[in-house]
Amino acid sequence: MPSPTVWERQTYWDRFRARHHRRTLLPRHVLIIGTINRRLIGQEGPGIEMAATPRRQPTLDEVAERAGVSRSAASRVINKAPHVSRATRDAVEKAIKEMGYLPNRTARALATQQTGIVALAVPHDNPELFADPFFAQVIVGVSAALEETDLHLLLCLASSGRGRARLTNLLRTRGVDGIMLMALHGDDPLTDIVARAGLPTVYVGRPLHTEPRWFVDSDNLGGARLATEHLIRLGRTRIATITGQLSTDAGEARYRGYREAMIIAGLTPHGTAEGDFTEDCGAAAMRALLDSHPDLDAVFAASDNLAAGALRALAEAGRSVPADVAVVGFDNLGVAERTDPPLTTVHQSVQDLGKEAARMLVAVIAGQQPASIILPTRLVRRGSA
Amino acid sequence: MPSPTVWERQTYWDRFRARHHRRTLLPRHVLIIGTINRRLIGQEGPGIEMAATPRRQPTLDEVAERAGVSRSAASRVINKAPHVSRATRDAVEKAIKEMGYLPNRTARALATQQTGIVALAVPHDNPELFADPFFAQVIVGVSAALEETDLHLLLCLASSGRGRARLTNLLRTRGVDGIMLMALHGDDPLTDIVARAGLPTVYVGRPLHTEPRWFVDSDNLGGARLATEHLIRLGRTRIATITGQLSTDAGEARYRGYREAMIIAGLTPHGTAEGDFTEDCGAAAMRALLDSHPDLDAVFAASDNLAAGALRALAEAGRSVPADVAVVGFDNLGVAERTDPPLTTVHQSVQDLGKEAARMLVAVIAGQQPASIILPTRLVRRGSA
DNA sequence: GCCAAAACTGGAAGCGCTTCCAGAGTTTTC
DNA sequence: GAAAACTCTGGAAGCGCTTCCAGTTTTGGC
Repeated sequence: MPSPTVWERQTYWDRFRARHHRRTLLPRHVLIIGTINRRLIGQEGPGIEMAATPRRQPTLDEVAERAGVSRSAASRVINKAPHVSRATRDAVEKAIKEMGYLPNRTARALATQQTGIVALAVPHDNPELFADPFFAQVIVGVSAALEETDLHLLLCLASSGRGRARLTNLLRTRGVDGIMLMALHGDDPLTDIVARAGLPTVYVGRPLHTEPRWFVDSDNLGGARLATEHLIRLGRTRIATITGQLSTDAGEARYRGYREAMIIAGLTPHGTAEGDFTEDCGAAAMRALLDSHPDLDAVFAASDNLAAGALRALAEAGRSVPADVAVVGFDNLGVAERTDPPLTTVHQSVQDLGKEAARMLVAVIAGQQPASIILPTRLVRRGSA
Repeated sequence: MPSPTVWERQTYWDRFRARHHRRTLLPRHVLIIGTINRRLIGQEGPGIEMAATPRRQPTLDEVAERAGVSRSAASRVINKAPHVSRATRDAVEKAIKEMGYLPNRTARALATQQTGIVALAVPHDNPELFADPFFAQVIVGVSAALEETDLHLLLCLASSGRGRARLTNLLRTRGVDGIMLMALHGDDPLTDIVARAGLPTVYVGRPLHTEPRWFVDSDNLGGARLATEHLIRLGRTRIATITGQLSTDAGEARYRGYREAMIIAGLTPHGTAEGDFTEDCGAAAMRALLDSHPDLDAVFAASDNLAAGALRALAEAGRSVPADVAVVGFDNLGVAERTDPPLTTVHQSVQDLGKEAARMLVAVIAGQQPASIILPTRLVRRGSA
């Protein structure tokens, strides 16, 4: 604590401050002494290790002073603006190097109205769901794309009401320059929240029944057709499907793709069970299908997880794959290689999904009008069909 | 575009600006007209859809004016500072509600020197690695803990030199209030970078050979002993181990735990192979072990992935599990349930790891001196041992 | 009803940066 | 050789908020 003498001049305020101090947003290790120097560093008592050493970064003013130019001139050098003489530039650059100057992000953000941060919002209702490698791959893609810019990535798991409130707040307080939204269920309130914020927004996967101005998506419908046509080409005719949640666009599109392929081939859907993209659910759905359509000879599952569950159920039921029943999945995110037999599946490039979304967002933020993107899918043949 | 009349007064500057405009950091949809009102909203030409509708958020000044009080009074109300009369508070709160005011995050950050953002840095060398559910679980835990504060989470995949440079820059420009660092290899340059930044830092898992001031870790050593002791209790004596990378603390500690358990039981290690926590590597290691120690009757693998690979190799070699060879893994992150047979393994609570790390960081930022934490592990018995 | 103490208030000074613009100097143009 | 065009420069005005503090009003004790 500062010595009493520093304080004795003041009375009421100090007492108030002493009480109030903890609750204010003052930076750590900051004590107030008079008005001149508000920051007092290294005032730790003996034995207390410091949380950090906030050796103050030099400011632009200090750089300018050292270089013997005005602050504006220094700023111009840093921002590579024109109208800077060689001499000025050199002097400033020298000062910058010597002082190890780096512009303060926050101050710049305030002046430019750009935070340099974009958000990726994931509506995860339950933690398990976020563990899906799908999210990880999107994040990897997004990061890769952002690495080429000077934007940083803020991750929002907006599930609960609390999480959504935080997100709303983040957007409305202009905490980010733009936002990427992961695939949503039909009536997710996030859509509204984000639209209301009026910030550049890119969707990763489309929400159900609305086409956002900007989105990146996989060709779910085409992929599902690919898968179904493959089964048809194999000579299967009694083809069932296990869908994902039909309240998501991906689930719905994949179901539609299956139906279209069947209709075009002159076949009729032979059993449909709705799942939720999880393995257990796939197994349950498969058992239900075997019950209702014991003669089925093929299954298109709307995800690899579902397909893995289906394989399990088929094995339990004593059906051999692919001899008795051919199975095709969707996603190709690692699981497919590890099933027995390995899964024939539709590949979607999730990293690219993230990468393109990030690039698109950057473009939108820059005021451009990029086109939305639908990424192609392709069939990967393995043992199950 | 603004009508020519607006511009004709100006000559040189306008032309320069017209050329330079794109390169500046000006907010989108902002045109400069005179000095009075810099923001001109909704000036889009016909047919051009707006990227966003930046209907300007009200400022504190406007709220204060509407409430008929000074800006400081309004600020005090917002920050729930004392010394605000009932009347003032009511007036300000009314104005806030009516105008839908929310304080600008950036401005507040500049004034308080606190960004309200913490970073989670993941040194992922390769994308596949980040797909490990471990990371997802940590993130879920961290998010859960942060949800109770008003901090947001910035995710940094700092792999390449570029990524590291970005991280360095983020820290040195005071872009975040603190940072969580995921487990590192022995000599990761990130350790240094972060230390140099002098920001509150919490490690998730310890780096090799140094104990950071603040960390959260699982009891890797204890868990490995648990696993090995279990095998010993089963009557196995020729127990081999497949380690993780010994250049990580987790890998090393689990290996040490195995050795200690063996020594205490008066047994000698019966074959050691170093892996890298991946399944393929586990299979390769198992094959090598079978080669060098054909008579082994148990294996402790330092991760479930390694164990899964080992199971595969054992099956290929015609050894039955657990009859011929008992296997125990480590992690219990989903894989363990899906192997054949299901894996007996050591459970670590990765979500809690993240949760505690976030809580600890919050405490450190608040200037407290929390104690580091080592979370307990426990054995989960399934079919493989 | 008086006086000290407490509560309250608004003006002003920051936080660290970008950008405007007038003025000074330099080059080009005819 | 004067006018026109350009290049540089630094002072000043922001960006939107928090916090200090001097001054004013209210409270409470006697």
